[in-house]
Amino acid sequence: MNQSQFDKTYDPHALEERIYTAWETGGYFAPTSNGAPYCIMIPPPNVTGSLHMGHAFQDTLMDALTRYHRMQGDNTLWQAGADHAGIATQMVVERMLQSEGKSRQDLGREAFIKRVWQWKEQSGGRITQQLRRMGASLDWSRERFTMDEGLSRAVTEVFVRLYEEGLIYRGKRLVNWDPVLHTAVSDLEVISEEEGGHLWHIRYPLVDGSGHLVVATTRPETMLGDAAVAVHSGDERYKRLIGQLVKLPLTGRNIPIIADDYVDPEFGTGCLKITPAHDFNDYAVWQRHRDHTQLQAIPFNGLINIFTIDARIKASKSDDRAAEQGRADTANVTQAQEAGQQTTATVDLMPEAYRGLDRFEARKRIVEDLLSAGLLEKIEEHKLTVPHGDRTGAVIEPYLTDQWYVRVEPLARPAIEAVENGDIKFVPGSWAKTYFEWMHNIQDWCVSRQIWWGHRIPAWYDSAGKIFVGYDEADVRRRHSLGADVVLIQDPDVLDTWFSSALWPFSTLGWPEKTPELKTFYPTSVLVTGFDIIFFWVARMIMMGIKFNAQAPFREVYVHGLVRDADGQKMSKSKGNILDPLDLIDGIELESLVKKRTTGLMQPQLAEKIEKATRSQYPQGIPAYGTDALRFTFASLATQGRDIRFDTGRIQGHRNFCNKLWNAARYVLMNTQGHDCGGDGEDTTRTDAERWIISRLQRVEADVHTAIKDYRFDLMASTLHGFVWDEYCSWYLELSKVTLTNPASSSETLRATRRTLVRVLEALVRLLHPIMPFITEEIWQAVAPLAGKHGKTIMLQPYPQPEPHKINDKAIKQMSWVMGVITGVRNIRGEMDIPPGKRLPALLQDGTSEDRARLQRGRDYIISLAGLESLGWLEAGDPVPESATSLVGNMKVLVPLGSLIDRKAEAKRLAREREKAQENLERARSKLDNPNFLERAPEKIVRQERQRISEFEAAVKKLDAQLEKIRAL
RNA sequence: GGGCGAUUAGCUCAGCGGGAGAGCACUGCCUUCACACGGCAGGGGUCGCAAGUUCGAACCUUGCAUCGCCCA
Repeated sequence: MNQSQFDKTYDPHALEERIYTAWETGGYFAPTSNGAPYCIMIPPPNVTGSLHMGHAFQDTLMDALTRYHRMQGDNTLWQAGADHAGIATQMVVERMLQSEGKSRQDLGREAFIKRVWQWKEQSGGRITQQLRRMGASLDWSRERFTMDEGLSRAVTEVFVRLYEEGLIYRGKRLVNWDPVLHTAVSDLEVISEEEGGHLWHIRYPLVDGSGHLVVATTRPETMLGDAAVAVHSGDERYKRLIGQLVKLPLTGRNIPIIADDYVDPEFGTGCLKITPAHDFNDYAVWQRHRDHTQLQAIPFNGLINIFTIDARIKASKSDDRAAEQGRADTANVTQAQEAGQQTTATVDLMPEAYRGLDRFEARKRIVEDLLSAGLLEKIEEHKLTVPHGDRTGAVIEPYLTDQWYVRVEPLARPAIEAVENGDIKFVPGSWAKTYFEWMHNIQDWCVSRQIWWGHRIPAWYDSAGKIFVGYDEADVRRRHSLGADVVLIQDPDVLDTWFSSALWPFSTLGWPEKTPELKTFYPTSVLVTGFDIIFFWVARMIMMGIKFNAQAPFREVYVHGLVRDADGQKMSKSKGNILDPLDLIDGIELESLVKKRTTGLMQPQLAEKIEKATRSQYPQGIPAYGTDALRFTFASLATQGRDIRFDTGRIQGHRNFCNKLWNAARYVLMNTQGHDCGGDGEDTTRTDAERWIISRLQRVEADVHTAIKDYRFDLMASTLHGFVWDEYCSWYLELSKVTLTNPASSSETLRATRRTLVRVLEALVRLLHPIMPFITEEIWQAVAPLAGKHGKTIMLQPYPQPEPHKINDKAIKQMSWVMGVITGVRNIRGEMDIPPGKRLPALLQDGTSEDRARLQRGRDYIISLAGLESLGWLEAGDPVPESATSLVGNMKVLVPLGSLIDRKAEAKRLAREREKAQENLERARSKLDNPNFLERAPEKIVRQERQRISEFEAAVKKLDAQLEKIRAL
């Protein structure tokens, strides 16, 4: 490395990929086997997905932690891998098939799965390549995939053990049914949205002909499945009717009027139609009344499933059968189970006119028919919450099917305790409340999915429908002594993807084998995640981790916010506000960006609006900012809030910061390469400037350690940003120029200055490395040898530790005095619009002997950085020239007025200064005027206020005097 | 309806009992030998409202208002 490689402007693309390749081939990402174990599991990204801003943000934070701990000498593992994402991946492949005019059923299960694996091979590398572009120091040699053999074995093991303990069971229940995917989904995969709808008031005639009841419903089409009408037991209006029958319109079925206190008499008419097979609340009501003779008289005991798996009204017996099984592709199982199942046809209960109609079409027709029959009393506008599938967006149908459930309550108890007793700590701590809230109200987890891509449930049925669970078919036969003549058919369902994700912290380490990795790295150190998946993933990992390893899977959960756009909107394809992290790194032209945002939209009509917004927001496209600028931006945005607004202004500022650091390095190299920078133990003569910056560095180092410990990456970023820009560059580099360009500087002083330039920079890039890995590596390679450091990579260098004995308070005070004088002169210069090149005379007045000593020590710095032609003391008897003035403590800095100085402007400036001092003075005085303050406030505070008063008093006095002089001229 | 959180400079956010801060944006001067992706200087805030606790409140307590998120 030589300085010619340091161009004037930092160009990230010239070095990022080269450096990453060197790291990866160097094997630096793998744990070292030395030091305390430190381990983070990456939340496994969807194998078919691509890197979005949320990943990029989260991975930056994990990488920062990983790099920090690696540099601290820990045995550090950041576990790499991906998730098979059952439903999402299957949808992608089904769409691909669709474009070929095929369905998965056309291919058959085996061929379809083969096709998914092909797609995985082709697309799975994408996100890992993107992670590499982010600089992620994941241990790729240990990369895992949830469908790998090892992880699949862990899934089977867990399923079998939970089943044997009675913690997994199969049950017929209402589930959330996605009629597009033809699968059950868990509560968490359902998104409820408030929508405008209607409340239809329908007359249900009393069988005895004495009138009618009016029921109010938001879903009139489900009346085909009504089993009863419920009223509140205390509702005087309907009390006398309880036990009577009504004639269910359109079907001719007679159903009873029952009393149940679930009914809210205030809502609608106070009469609630009960459709137990299609509503969760109605199902609960039905359970309480199912044994009543009146309900027993109704077909299927009143539990009438009117829909096909597509949510159409049933039209045939095969619809019935598929619905009974809750799936479309179970002919074989159906065959096996038929003997034990009732085969009465629900379809016979469906009026001919509605058979085969989609649920919304059926609603329309039923409303029309009720209207023409004079049974529709009124229609009201009504707001209601409608459940949608998070993948398909389809309206979810409560649907009666057989599914597999995990009994969660026994698993939840120890998982709650682990957080209560501090085994697991949430950061920020308030998220524990969210966790408890959910865990205390937890429902059994539906883990079966009627799809093909995933871990197939290790359960087999014999021809009588009896269930056998085991590791595989052979195992099942062995365990239960089933001969070869017994026909066994495996359950066609697969497990929820989150089931395998819940095992991630130990399945990736080789569980159920007792591997050395498991012993070393479990429990892991911290889980880094967004609050949106506390329920989905975090809670389930905790439950499974404790259950199968007797210890919680991680000690801390760092919960970060979610990345949104500059206006706080969630980034989404349909909003057209998505930013691709790689586009921020590499840049993108406007036309490509527009194309990217407008192709493949679910709603193509939005394209025009999105294009317009994009063109106005990014008229020049997006410039290339580089990975380090993006990472630094993410770090600085990692506050404790929930929303992270990503504004490209921020990243631009941090690209500038990269350039600043780059140029500081350039300056340092220009002034040190080929010069004597001093080796260890050699004599050097540090000036106060060196002592000062070294002192400041110690404080910064301590602050950075604290910030990382607290997961305050924002504070870490701002501490380092401030130190680099405002102290190292703006002051120390400028101070160093004074020494380096002074012909009178001794060789010891020169050596000390060069040594400090290099060593502080070298420490700085190590401090910054966890957030800005690339630029710091490049600079370190050039600077390290000059600082007497050797190594192949900055990655494996020790992280800087503060050394408190290097803090020199005297030097800090001295330099703050020097800077005060310089700032005083600059202030005058700036306010008077005097060009920086114009040299000024300056005088100091009213100095103490300490001030005089300080001037002597700092004189060269002041003359140079304040741009002075002369600097001296104004002695007691000397005539006072007309001057602009500023104060450093009680001492005055005078810049004699020449033709340069505008008296009016100076008067204005002084008046403003005086006003500020006066305000502060009054505030401090009012405190001291209060006897209670003197009596009760701590001595230290009182002293401090007294001190401030005397300072402000002096300032006001001096400014007044100065003002008077200026005005008198 | 239940729960959680937010409200500080034009914007995005730190600060969470004792002198209102940063970045960006803005204004003026400056192409000074690391950097114009720059330098120097400057302007800008009754810290949502009200009451309380306290010698002292942006910070603690309560209420209200507005906005947001999660759950039903």
